[in-house]
Amino acid sequence: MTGQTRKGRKSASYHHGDLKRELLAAARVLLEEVGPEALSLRSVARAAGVSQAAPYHHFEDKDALLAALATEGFAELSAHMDAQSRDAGTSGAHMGGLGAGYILFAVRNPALFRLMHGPRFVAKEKYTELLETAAHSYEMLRAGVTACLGDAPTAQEIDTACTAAWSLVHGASMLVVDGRVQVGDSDEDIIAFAARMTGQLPLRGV
Amino acid sequence: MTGQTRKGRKSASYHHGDLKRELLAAARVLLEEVGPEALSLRSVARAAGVSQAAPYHHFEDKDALLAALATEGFAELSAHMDAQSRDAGTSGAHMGGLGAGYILFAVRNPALFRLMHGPRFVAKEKYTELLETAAHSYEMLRAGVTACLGDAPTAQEIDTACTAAWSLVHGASMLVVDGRVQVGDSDEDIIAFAARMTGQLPLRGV
DNA sequence: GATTAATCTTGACGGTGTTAAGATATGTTG
DNA sequence: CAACATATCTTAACACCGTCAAGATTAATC
Repeated sequence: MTGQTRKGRKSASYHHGDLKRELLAAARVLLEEVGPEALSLRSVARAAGVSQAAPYHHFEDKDALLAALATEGFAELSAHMDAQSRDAGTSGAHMGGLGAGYILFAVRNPALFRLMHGPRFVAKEKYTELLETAAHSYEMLRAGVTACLGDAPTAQEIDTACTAAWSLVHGASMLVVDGRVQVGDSDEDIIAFAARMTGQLPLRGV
Repeated sequence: MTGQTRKGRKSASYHHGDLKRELLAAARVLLEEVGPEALSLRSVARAAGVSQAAPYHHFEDKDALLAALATEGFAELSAHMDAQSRDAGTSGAHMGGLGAGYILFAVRNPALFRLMHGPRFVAKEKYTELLETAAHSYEMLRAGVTACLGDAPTAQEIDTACTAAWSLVHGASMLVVDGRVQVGDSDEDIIAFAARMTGQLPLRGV
């Protein structure tokens, strides 16, 4: 009675076919259900209908699976920011949209957001793909901020403004995810909150 | 060879005398050594020279010990902010000092800072002391921001400015702790960084 | 000094990450 | 098609973890 036909299609096969993807999907769901601390590799394997040791044929260890999940997260974060900034306005007012996309992603995927910025991957050079994908998210933000700055800023001014904008948006996300700042659940509420926050920065055309 | 006289003073006694405090101290050290995820209650007990079950006579469970640690952390955070804001300047320019204290604390106690804002205690009403101590840290920041605002702000304006300031400082701390933003190790470097960040906010007299 | 309460230890339970050894399917080569 | 090599999955085991129950030892109280 354990699994029967595994995925419904085809027959119950000893080999799974696409276990790697299914493990990631199961982990993604479980992650938000039980939180990043309580997520066990064994429970992921159970959810995917395979034995406890099966994941080790697709990921080096638990951290590697979580790193893949976090990488997925950063890619989605970038996509979210992109989508929201396109919606936000045709002219140079992308900044509020970027922030809204960032915070929206965090609120909709709190456990994943935490995992992405958790202590598991700090300064571990082995997770290069993760680092690159994360860096890309930052580059998006940086481009948006630079476009919103006044004329002829120095490189240092750009740097400071970018780091501050990133800090503001990231901090706001964390505080909301931590429940330390209350915000309504609707997209509109969150977008309005993001606008209020980014509105505090000295940016042009927001 | 296991402990001999436990604390050096008095004799090797079956009863410890001040185990609760020693557990917290040992946990504090281990926390920064191995990180918040890898910290085990058993290792804390070993470091204190007692058996695995001894902590349960002083803390309900592992989370309770960590909550006590986090509470300690918030108290120190408040103290740090207070000290730095007093050093920062006699007039109304406390804001930069508050931020500097916040970030300094985070950088000097990264694992504890993470624990304090980790997912363990979100919306758990049972940790009331933690929540109150944390709230007090926020109130300090709020007072500083309110003092730095222009004349006759509405309650909403105060709220927005406070949340933004908190977000900025908190986010900057997280990004530095995560290694995503590089900053020198000296106090001066960190204080200068904090000043650059808070300088981006539309506050008076900073 | 006897009784009660507090503190600590030993030993066990189920759960976890991880590895080793063996079973089963897929792919390739004659 | 047969034989082999390889990838994938399973079972079993290891040490470690959080936690609890039962018993031993010390401190506090009457």
